Amino acid sequence: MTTLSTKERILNSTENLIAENGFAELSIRKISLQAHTNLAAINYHFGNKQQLINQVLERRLNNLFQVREKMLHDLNQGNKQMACNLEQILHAFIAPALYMINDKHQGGRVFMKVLARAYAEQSESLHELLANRYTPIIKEFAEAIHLACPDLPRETIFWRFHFLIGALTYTMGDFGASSMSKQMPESEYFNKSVEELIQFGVASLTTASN
Amino acid sequence: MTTLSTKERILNSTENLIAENGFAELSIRKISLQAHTNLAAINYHFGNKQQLINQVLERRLNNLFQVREKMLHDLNQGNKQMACNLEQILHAFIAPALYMINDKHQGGRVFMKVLARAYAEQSESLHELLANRYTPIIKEFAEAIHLACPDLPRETIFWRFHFLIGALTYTMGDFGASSMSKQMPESEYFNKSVEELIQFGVASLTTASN
DNA sequence: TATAAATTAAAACAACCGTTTGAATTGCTA
DNA sequence: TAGCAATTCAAACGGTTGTTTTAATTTATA
Repeated sequence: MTTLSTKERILNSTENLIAENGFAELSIRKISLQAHTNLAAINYHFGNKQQLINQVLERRLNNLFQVREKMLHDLNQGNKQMACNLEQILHAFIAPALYMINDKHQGGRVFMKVLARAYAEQSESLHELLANRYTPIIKEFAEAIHLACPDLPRETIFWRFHFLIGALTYTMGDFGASSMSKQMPESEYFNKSVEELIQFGVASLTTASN
Repeated sequence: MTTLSTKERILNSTENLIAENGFAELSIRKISLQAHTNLAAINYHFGNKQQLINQVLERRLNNLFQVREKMLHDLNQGNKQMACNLEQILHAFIAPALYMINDKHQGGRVFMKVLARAYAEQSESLHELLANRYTPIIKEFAEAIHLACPDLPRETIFWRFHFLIGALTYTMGDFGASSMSKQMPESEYFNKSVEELIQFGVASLTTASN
């Protein structure tokens, strides 16, 4: 069954434990226990606890932003020179994040909760990742939105995109311990979230400022 | 200078430390140090660490929701029988939260970061507070929005109000360690946030569903 | 298959954790 | 002011923390 390497098992266990109990209760002893690994293996493979956490973040964020960027590029490719549909742009940004949650086997779902927690903890490493590595992609999205909504001032776009990211982050963190009524099956709930969130973004971004 | 009681100093220090370093690094030793109190005073006054955290949350949340409720009631009072202005409703919900941040002397600003962190930690106590004590008020707001936007299905209102809370929460947590350009004075930045958030909410809630 | 490198394992380290104890001190009341 | 309650304090408790060390074991290489 378990053909995963020690390194991968440690990463997965860390991810799970952060998602379940948060950073406050995370300990490398719990990690090694869940990963069926010796305690020292963690320091051996990752140096220390913080670097392990960093790699947990990087592993999936790299993939997420890669997917987002590709979807946006494909969109730009399709509509040469023309401005893209706002809905499609937001879909390229939102869907990869929320579908990652749905992707149970790859464990992406668990990660989304990790991400939401890291946001709130204002994790130094996350902040750096977002500030250095991923801002170019975020700016590409902001630019695409600007082209799709030429009447909206750049500043307004900036704010509303920021708010949209907030709504997305909040929603991601909400899965699993949702305060919402869960009368529908989960997969349907995911799709509904994506749909509603995109509509929400389109609604706010197509309304004139002031 | 310090006329505050030990209990208050402990509450304030806890609030500060959570806001600055998050729950993961919070220890009662750091708290007692910053509060200029003996270690045991914390257990003496609050029982244990968790109950202390609960009181940190309750102290300000009670006040925040009280203000929100009063503003909404005053609004209903003014427009007897008539549906209220959506903008005013959202203002009654958003402004108390963001202005609390601006309220440096009362320490409300610090608390907003605490709140954002507690959200992400999916704090059991916070979840209970919101689920038990504050839902009635939130429902009052949802109802007021429904009256102001009769064409929008209740479900859509539910979703978009949820997203708006997400954007608000995210924005609150963002203050202090903001990734935004800080070229404007802070107080102006607060006002701008309130204004933009309300516009953002109005935009999303006045757009037809589907 | 012998040798070196990579990995896993057990044990110990010092540091910090939340909590409890019991005595010293303060503040209030009779 | 005597006595009682409320509060503060220093010290210690057992437990957990992240990390390091040293030895055993596996894996790969020649």
